Amino acid sequence: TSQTSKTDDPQLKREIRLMKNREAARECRRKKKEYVKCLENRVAVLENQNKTLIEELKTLKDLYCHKSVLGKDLQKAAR
Amino acid sequence: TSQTSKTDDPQLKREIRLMKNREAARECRRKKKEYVKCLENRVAVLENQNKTLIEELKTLKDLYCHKSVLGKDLQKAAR
Amino acid sequence: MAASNNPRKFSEKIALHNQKQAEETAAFEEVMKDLSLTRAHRLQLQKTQYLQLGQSRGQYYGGSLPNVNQIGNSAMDLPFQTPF
Amino acid sequence: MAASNNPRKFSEKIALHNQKQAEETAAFEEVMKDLSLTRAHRLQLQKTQYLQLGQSRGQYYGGSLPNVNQIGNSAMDLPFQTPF
DNA sequence: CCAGGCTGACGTCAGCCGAC
DNA sequence: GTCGGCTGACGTCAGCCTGG
Repeated sequence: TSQTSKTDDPQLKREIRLMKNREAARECRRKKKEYVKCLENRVAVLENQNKTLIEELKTLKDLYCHKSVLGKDLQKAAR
Repeated sequence: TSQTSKTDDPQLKREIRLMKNREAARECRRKKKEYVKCLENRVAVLENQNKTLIEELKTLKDLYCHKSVLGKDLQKAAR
Repeated sequence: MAASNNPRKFSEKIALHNQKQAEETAAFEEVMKDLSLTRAHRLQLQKTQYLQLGQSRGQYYGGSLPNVNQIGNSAMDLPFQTPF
Repeated sequence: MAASNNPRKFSEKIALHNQKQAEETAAFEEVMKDLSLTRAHRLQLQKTQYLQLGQSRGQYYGGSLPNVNQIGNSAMDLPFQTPF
């Protein structure tokens, strides 16, 4: 006899496969979008950190080179 | 009379539109891929600069706090 | 391929980037904290120096007055001058 | 929409990122160059100090010897001690 | 106003790679 | 080995925005 116990129907198997791949594609696109946003956010964070580090390095270098840093220190200590 | 001078044929217009959108989609995917690679490369560059700046800041801070920095200086001057 | 540096799944890529960002942010804030302490300490010592300036004038008794232009310059006694 | 901070076209996004990266790399290399000069100058002055140490000993004639432990410490004469 | 250029999102096919 | 989960690439539709 024709055993249709599980999914021996080729058309049904195909539809099931297409359905699963459809959902998988949606989730994959979602994850990829999240990944790109993660990259952009990471770039922004690293950008700010690099700017801060460069400013701090300039301050320390100028301090070491006898340039008055009192103003910046007082300004930073005021807030 | 039936004027077919340009593209009054609706089927032909559709095919032309589909063709153009096909090529546009290819170029768009190519640009998006290049953009993601640009982001990843930018992250890597910012990462290295961040590491270098932090190391340099540590060195200058330690130097200012009386820690001997002669070894690192000689090491960096050797190469 | 789970421990690869360039995973195939987006989830692993996101996890790797979040991990790196956490480490780098920790190191960054560590350095900034140390610099803040250094700045605070420098400021405190500058104030101390400024307040004790009237009393410490005794060491110049009978000699020349200190160079007032150098007061407030936090690096005035460095062993070598590097004005780049 | 060409001058927007978040353009729609990928080409403009790539152009913006390349521009920012160029500026940041320029600032980065500028600071690193200055630090290299500072380091070189510091090294040269340390060597000069070291080589002139034998001749400058005359200033201690009849007095106490200089503290050898402080030789090689490039920040030994700082106005305030901040050993964080 | 609207025709056209780019892009977001979808479904489908093909291929890779790990788990079974 | 095969099988299933993810992803790369494709073509298509829908929508935004700008130039004409």
